[in-house]
Amino acid sequence: MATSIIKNRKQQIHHTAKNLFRERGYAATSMRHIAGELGIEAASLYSHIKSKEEILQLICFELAEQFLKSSDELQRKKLPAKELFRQAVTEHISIITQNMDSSVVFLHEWRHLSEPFLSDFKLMRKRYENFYKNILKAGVEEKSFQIKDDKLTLFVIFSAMNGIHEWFTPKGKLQPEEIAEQMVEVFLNGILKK
Amino acid sequence: MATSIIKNRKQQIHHTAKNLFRERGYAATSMRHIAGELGIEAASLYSHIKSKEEILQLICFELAEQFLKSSDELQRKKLPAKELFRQAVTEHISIITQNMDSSVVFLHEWRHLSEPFLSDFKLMRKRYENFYKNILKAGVEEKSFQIKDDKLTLFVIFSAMNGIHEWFTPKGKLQPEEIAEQMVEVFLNGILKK
DNA sequence: CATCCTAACTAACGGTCGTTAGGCAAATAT
DNA sequence: ATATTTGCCTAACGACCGTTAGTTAGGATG
Repeated sequence: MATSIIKNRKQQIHHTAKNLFRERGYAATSMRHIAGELGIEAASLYSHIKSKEEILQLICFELAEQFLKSSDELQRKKLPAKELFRQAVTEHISIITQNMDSSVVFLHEWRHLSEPFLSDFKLMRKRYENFYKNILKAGVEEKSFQIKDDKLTLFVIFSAMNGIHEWFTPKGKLQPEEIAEQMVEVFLNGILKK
Repeated sequence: MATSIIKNRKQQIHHTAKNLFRERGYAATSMRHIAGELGIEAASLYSHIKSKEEILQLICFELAEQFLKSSDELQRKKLPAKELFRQAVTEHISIITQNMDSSVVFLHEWRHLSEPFLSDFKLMRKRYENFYKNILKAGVEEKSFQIKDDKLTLFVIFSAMNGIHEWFTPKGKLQPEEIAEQMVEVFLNGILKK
């Protein structure tokens, strides 16, 4: 039998919170909201979790660790820049599309973290950004890439990948691998007919 | 004398609200916050504005109208797709960089609008998206562009343009025109060395 | 001088927030 | 059979929310 779909209460709470945080934002989601979705009282949530922010922390750091883990693994492969880039984009998009709710929260709600979590989070994000920055730099050094401004190019790529939640639905005709493939194509070759 | 920098209270309130809504989000910004920044009591705000949401409405629709106005003007120029695309991106980025606070609120906080404003807003956004969609379609028909998936390409472009607030600072070395120029270059030709 | 207007104030409204304390019934462990 | 743990409940805490009412000081207008 595959891993059971029935989750324990703690997992249910996290699942519901992810969904509500995504839909209404962290600040606009109350504990009574989350509880209501599960058919219990707000106070009952505290039998399973420590605080509202703890849920946010879990979401943010769980995903941050996934991104960093995947980047560490890719780095160890010692691939040429172009191929590393292709695989990195594919991995990133895979993580996002497999965690649609979490990733929206991860991308937009992290600022509600309190210290020291906020600083830790920013550091992890910086590390991940550097992974991509180094891919671009390596590509330029290998003379595979032609890039005018690192920072601009980096954020064009990140923004495009991280905007997926604005339009992607798992039921649509485009599947994650194809999205990655086509995005890589746009990033590498643009949309101009040659 | 240039237009005075001193604003009346209503303008001051809007200015402060834009800034706080951007920094902390709409839901996490209280009227007492806004008032505090201006050195007055929360209740005093209501001598100048109708409600908290009215401020949000003003921000969202002001910017939506700017985007639509610019797209209408460009459409009337009857340019070839590639040139229209270049100018459209430049205009979009110009509006965003000239309204950094507003545009972040416009992009991320519109969901807190109540009906019927929410539906109106979504419609305006759809209209603007269609403007871009038609540029891409025209480009393909003129055989200037080569595009696998309209929707994906459209949102890659939008996400990249709308992610500018994540990294852009007016004091940085990259100015809006250069950003537009380089983004267009990436969109059209990609980053691969030919 | 008398009147009106403006922009602020204080006080308070009903409501919601995250969270804690304490209790109780059912499930589990001994 | 008894003891313990679990998972919920109700009640409530103090804080803060957006907003309204009523007032007041000061400046502009007649």
